[in-house]
Amino acid sequence: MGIEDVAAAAGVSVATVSRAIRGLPNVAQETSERVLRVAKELRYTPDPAAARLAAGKTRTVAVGVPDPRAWYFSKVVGGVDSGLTLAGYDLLLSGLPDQEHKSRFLDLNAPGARRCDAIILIDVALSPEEAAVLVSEQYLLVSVGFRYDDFPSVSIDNLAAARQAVTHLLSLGHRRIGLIMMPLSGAMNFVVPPLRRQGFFDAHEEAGCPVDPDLEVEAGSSVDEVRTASRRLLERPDRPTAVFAMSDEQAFGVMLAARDLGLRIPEDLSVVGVDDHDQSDLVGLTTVRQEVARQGVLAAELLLEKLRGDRTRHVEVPTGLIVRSSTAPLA
Amino acid sequence: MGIEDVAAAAGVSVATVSRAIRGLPNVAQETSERVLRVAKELRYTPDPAAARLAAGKTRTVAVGVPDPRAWYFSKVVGGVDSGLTLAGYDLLLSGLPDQEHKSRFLDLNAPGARRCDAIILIDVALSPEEAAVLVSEQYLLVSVGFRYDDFPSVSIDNLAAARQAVTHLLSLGHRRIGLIMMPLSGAMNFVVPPLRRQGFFDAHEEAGCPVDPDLEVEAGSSVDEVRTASRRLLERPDRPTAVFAMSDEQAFGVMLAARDLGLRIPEDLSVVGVDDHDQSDLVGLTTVRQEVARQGVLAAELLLEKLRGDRTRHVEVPTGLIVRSSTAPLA
DNA sequence: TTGAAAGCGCTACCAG
DNA sequence: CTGGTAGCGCTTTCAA
Repeated sequence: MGIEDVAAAAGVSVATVSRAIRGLPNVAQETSERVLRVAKELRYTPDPAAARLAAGKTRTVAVGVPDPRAWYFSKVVGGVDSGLTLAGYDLLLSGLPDQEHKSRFLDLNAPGARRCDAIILIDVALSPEEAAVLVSEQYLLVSVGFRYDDFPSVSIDNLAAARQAVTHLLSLGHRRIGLIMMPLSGAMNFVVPPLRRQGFFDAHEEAGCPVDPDLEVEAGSSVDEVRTASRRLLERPDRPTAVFAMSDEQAFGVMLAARDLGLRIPEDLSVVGVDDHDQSDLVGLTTVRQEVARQGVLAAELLLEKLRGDRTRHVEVPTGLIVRSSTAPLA
Repeated sequence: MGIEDVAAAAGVSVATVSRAIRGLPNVAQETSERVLRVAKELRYTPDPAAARLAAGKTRTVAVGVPDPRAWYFSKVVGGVDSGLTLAGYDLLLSGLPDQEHKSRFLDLNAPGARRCDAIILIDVALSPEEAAVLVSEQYLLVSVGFRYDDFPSVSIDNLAAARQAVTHLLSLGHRRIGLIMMPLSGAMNFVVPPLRRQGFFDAHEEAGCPVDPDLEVEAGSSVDEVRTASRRLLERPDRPTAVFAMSDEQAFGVMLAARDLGLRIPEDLSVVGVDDHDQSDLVGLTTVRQEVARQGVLAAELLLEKLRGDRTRHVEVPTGLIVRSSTAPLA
């Protein structure tokens, strides 16, 4: 069941078997067919480790995400999977909940480590040093979530998306808008939240509306954390009349907090998020939609393009406001 | 940057470097420390392909799931990831939406293919032939979702879970209960749905309540499919007063359909699912809770145990009914 | 178009 | 406790 067995059975050399199996040129049509037939009969599959060692290519891509269990990441990973599988690439998944995991991931999958041919990072930012290493080694990295000039990337216009959401709130007459921010320390995704936060400020500025810094709270991505933090925000006597959350999942936490406090949505509080999560329709959440799974597919495509030698591309996926029943004019 | 460079720099043989790096015995403390220090200075990482080829072990496990984007699967995968990462195993993820993907997955990750040391299958059943091959080759497979006698498995008592949900409905006085079933053809998960369906029947029998076969509809896992199918069910003049869905995600589809038709929950329709999905609290869905991520962690543990030579274990994770506001006594 | 042979970088066995 | 060395199973020149 090694390449030699196939070679013997087909009456050719191992070199020819190797070429035939991989569909390389310089093999007579007839020879190739015979080799392939014999290989199938013998149920031969090349040993990936041996092939990798000899060829120096792994046909594997490592995908790093802050949390594989979060809605957004699982959708992107699903997209990457379908895109990569078609091309015969393996997908090595790693959750990177903190800096330690991230460092280890980068070490293990560094250019010199020869574990994979490329890396896809979803919403995880590199420090300048980390990026510099990869760039200097000509390593292939694809970024999903935000634009990375040095590498192919697929993202949305985070600034615009947030601005759109907040402008919607402002145009409904809201002037005291709460902001649910992600904590930057420890979390891997410290690029996207600040961008959306900036969009929040931009929208206020455009509307000539001052922002009250006291209306900003920080909360991790878990529903419970957001729920607790939001409750504190909404319990205040001068509570906001509307809230903008970094994601729909966070917005769900806000809705839970509102319910805890007996606040009606949208009568007492308007809420808007970003994503268009699967359950947003059911709960009536107004949001800024983005096609998430598609971004994963695109990442895989950009990667394969680059592997083929094409030049670096950046694609920006469109977003759009979807107004549902969680937002209403200020009473 | 090869093992020889480290050996030279540390003044020892490659064999010693190999042992030291892997923490094997028979290396003097002092020698080991020196080798490790040198290795770090030289930023040496063993080439995985070479190690695999030489050792015949990949330290990789292939994980197959019907759909990496579905809530349940992403949670389990997340659990597997955290369990495996700790042990230094790589996680190869594959989505298996249909039989074709599944067959290819099994081929690529078959014992003879030497791509991974083990397989974790989440809610994907093997045909007797497929299982026989793996068993005869002494291959390591861990099943998540349902019990597989030949391999370690982690699951819930699907029969009991469904019975509990439906008994809840029956005890509320409901006698016409709809059933949202998963289509078995094509879908990979054709073990769990029938078990839950059986639980549905068992509960009826226990209560001495006949089941109306017309109240069963089939729908894939996408929200839209369930929504459409449920609408047809709920539009009937003799519509059910309650519905049991295979999962919370399906239940969400039912809730959407109810809303489409102007039916109030729970006044006009009670709904119960299985999972305790992240959003079930927010939408007030009554459900049978199961700890999903933990099942992934357990799968990884069972796998590592078996790899260490322990014997096959089956763990059954407990479930529990959580009554929320989607169920009420029959009017 | 085909074949022979030299590695790829490590592990594991056997000696010492 | 340490070192020498024969592979692991393939890919890839280089010659034929």
